[in-house]
Amino acid sequence: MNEPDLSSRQLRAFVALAETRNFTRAAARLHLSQPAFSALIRALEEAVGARLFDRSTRHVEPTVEGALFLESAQRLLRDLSLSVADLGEHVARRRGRVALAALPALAAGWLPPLLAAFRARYPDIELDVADALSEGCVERVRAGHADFALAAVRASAPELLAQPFCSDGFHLVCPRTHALARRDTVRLRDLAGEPFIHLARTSSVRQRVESALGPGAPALRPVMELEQLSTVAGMVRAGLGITVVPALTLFHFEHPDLVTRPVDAPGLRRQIYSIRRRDRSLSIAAQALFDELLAHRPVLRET
Amino acid sequence: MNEPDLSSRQLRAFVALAETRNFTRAAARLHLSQPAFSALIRALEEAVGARLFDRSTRHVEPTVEGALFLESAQRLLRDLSLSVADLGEHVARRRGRVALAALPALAAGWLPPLLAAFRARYPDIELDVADALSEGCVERVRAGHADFALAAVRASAPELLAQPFCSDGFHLVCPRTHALARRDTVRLRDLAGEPFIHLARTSSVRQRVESALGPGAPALRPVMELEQLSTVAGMVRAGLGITVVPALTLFHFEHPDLVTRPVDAPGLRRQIYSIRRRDRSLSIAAQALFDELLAHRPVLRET
DNA sequence: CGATCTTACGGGATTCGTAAACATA
DNA sequence: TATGTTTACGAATCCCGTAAGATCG
Repeated sequence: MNEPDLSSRQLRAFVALAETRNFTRAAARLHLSQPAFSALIRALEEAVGARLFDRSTRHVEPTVEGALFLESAQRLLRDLSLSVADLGEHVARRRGRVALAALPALAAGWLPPLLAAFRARYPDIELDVADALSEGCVERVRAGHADFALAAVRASAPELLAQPFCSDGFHLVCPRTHALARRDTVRLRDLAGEPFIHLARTSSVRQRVESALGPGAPALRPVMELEQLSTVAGMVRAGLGITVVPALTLFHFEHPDLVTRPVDAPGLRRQIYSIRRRDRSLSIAAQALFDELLAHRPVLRET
Repeated sequence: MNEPDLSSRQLRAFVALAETRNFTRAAARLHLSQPAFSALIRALEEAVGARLFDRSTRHVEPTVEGALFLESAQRLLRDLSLSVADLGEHVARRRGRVALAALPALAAGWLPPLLAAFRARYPDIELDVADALSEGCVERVRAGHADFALAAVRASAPELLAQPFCSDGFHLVCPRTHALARRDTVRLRDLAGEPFIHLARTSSVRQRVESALGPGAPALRPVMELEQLSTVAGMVRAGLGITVVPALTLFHFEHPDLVTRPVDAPGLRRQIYSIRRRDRSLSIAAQALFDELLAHRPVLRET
């Protein structure tokens, strides 16, 4: 079929005329002069190829075909209005969805109050948080399952864009009774020879620690490799060794028997990136959350 | 809510861009230069208040909100297309409905073949025929139950418009053996003293006959008053009397024992009118049938 | 004759296409 | 560098409002 060009204004004019049965009043409703309104109706009739009104100078009323089209026009306008309003709801952040992937270190301590505040402010935005290790976070973004991620790897695919988000320094964790517990800060070389509890090799923390302890650095004395930080805490409390972890994970070690001390080692910082698809903007809801998180990102003192 | 002005062209442009993900090709699809097309998209984004596309010089794709709106836009365009197409069906007389009221005299003999032809030509136009006496016909039009009527009264309400449709002369009906059967035409005065079979007083035929036989006209000799013309035919065949009826009803009297002869009486004609609402045009379907009936209206010789 | 729709027309805004500038892979 | 989008700009078009004309009750 042919596809005439209609504007919503024409439909509104048509409905107004059908309802008022009076050009002058209908024109006023549209804030138009009456001749301009008349032209609008004429153009509509030409576009659809049918007379829609019987008009004399005294009487205006829809033809049979006009009455038929009136229902269509009203429905079309209502649907249009709903569609635009729905879009507006998203723009106004009253509807939408954000899928976020974050490192467990962030997801456990720093994130929850921010999410709670976000939810209070935008109660109808659906939230989907995944806590995963860095690789998993990145993969979720790449696959489109997450809008953005906060993870500790710079990138892993060309279509992704990583931007520095925050960085945190590393801290020694040792029993309160340990000799190092008396110092305010410790240096890497202070750790030489101490029994050291490592995280698994897949962990980004472990990798960062090992790369900082490059050749020439004091050798650690590994005594075990664990997966979970809470296990590490238990081991340290039991006096089986010490460890070094990023500041963001220190909440695992809040215990009377344990102390934490910043490690004074320039370059030993873990960088956390925000990761998103390069050529796809964040949805309005996702952008809102991202802005919020960025505004409240962890402030961690330099070394 | 506010109600932005959108045109179907904008929606089509939007859909084309979402589908092709390429301004140049989408512009070509709309037969527009690419900058003009670009402006169309920009205007749409401003109208709905949301960015709908992420575009770089190398990549164009809908934003999350654009993808959301795409479904709306496609549905809106489809609905619009259906509505306009439906209206077009009526204009093309492939759909519609006609309600017609006609005198039994017309409905029985003259109308059926015309309706059959109309139905063959426009098989999907719904037909609704009512046969009624003139008053009933007019009332149906007045109440909106019929689009137009063919009846023998001029008008009965100010909102109705009656236009001459056709007129038919009156004919004597008598047995073949009757003395008057030998004449080619008869005059009113020839009927004087003959036993005369009247129709009921409510019939327009009876009224017309009586008004023609005004004061000074030869007195008839009424022998009965019947409702149905077929009964009249039987009575005349049985030799109980003669009668005078309009030409259009002569099919009731086609019988070997009967003859019909024109009554040569100036002014003794029954006028039949088309009757419709004054300030409401006929629907396209009704107008089509009306035109057809008018083109084939009964041609009845002048007296 | 008064109310109301249509036509006529001049001015202003919109929209178009060409050409140049700009951006990205 | 090549492809593709945006910006710039002059010209054609469209649309609006005022005023005059036409028509019906």
